[in-house]
Amino acid sequence: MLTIGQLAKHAGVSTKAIRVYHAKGLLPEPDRDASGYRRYDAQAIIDLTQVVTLAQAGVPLARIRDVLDADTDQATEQIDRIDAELRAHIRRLQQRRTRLRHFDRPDRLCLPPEAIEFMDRLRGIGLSERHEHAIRDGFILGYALAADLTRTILPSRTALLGDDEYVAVLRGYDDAIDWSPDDPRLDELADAATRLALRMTMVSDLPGFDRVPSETIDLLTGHLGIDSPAWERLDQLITRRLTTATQVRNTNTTG
Amino acid sequence: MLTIGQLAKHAGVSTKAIRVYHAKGLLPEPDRDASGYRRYDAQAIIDLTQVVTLAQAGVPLARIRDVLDADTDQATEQIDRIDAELRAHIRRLQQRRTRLRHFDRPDRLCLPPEAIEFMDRLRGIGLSERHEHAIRDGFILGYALAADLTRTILPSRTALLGDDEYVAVLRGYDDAIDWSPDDPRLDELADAATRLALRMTMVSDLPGFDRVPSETIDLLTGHLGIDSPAWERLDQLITRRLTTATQVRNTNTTG
DNA sequence: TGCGACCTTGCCCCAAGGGCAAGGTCAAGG
DNA sequence: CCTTGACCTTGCCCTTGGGGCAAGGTCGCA
Repeated sequence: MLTIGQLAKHAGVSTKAIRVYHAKGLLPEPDRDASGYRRYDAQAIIDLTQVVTLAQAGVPLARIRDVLDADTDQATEQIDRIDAELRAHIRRLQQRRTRLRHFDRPDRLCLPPEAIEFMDRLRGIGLSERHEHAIRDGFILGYALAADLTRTILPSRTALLGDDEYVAVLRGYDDAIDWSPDDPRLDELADAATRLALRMTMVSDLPGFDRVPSETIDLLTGHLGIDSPAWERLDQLITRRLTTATQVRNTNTTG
Repeated sequence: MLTIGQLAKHAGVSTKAIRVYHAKGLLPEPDRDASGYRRYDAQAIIDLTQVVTLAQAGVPLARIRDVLDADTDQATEQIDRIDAELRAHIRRLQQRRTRLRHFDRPDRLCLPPEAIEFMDRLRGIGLSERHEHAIRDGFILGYALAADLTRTILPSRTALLGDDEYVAVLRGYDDAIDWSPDDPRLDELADAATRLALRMTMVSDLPGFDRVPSETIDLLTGHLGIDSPAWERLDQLITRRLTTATQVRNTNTTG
């Protein structure tokens, strides 16, 4: 006769595991000796080995009894089901790996592949890390709040990275981060940015723009990503210029 | 400003998950409004999306802060480590599937591949299910208690399945399961089994037999696997005949 | 008689939340 | 003004498969 420790050693598991299997009804509780110790026979080794083998093969404890008690047909079916679950689990993990491999640099963290391509090209421009992160965060926000819209506009933004005027404005923003909001150079930069904006596709002209709630748009446009008074001032200046320009354009169109 | 439910919807997670991330320090607790509700801004969407993306990619919550706070080199290293863990996990699951596929029939349950081959050939002989299971259990016990010895003797046992005398004795045992222990046919069967045993390799002659503790041998030989008085009687009869035969042999050898 | 190794039960712990309870809050409609 | 339903708050218990510890009883050996 064996003690629980000896049984555990024979089956290669912990005594705790055996007690758990007793508690879950996977193994019958054996007789006790005079002092209350569990006493096992050879059959217990067989029973335990079956449970342990199935458990290590990935069968959930709650279903091991079903597998062991099943006859041939049922057993095949049970094993097939568990195998299918294992297969699905493996597929999920492999998808995780694929996604994870894109996240090996902080500047691409958590972006979909097409945005990662943009970030990789943006990197060649040599902006500050703060600025790159702010742009990355803008994409994360864009994908979270209006994925379709963001996906739609991305190709044109990517193309702009080959546009000297766009790159110059980007560099201008980079330089301006720590300027005072009263810095006179901001007007010049706002002019350049406004010229650029008028040349670019307006987000509000994109298909699907109407389907995005206005609060969502406010969230998107209200977030600069960097706490820079100069950028806030730039935002004001450009908005003012664009409003004027749009009014003029509308006047021209309707007049 | 967003409530926790709106934030959850934007990021595609449950409000509970967000609270858990707050509790684990993955996300900063936002300010509360007058009635104690959490109020979030756009930055919270970005932060949460990063956490959720990494969590869904399989990064343990406890390590997400490290990944997010890491600079380029560290991030690469962290991601590499997590990727390696995922890879190892996938390999383990694939091994499970391989083992599991062998277990699609109860008569092979929990056996190593070489024993499964034996059981498959044994099946052709057409013994009763009870008998087949007892033999399977004998192998499970053998592998649990003395794997090397069992592995060593298995090829010769497999070969015996082509031996008419061995098969006849197996069938004899199968018939005898429910006989009375006084049945006179048991003597005949014991004779046949003893002739066979003398022709077979004795387990005690195998290399490594000495290294198996005698209590383990007792466990192995003491287990018949089926509660059959006739089999117990057979065991007695054969042991008596073998003891005599061995004594005679020893006398012949030493004399 | 003592020591170390073993056994017993019971309790708390891990990840990553799910679910529910009890109570407070908000906006809309009657 | 009141109700209703949807939302928010905290707190507690549940899941899987055990690990670890505590307090106490027991075994074999010197």
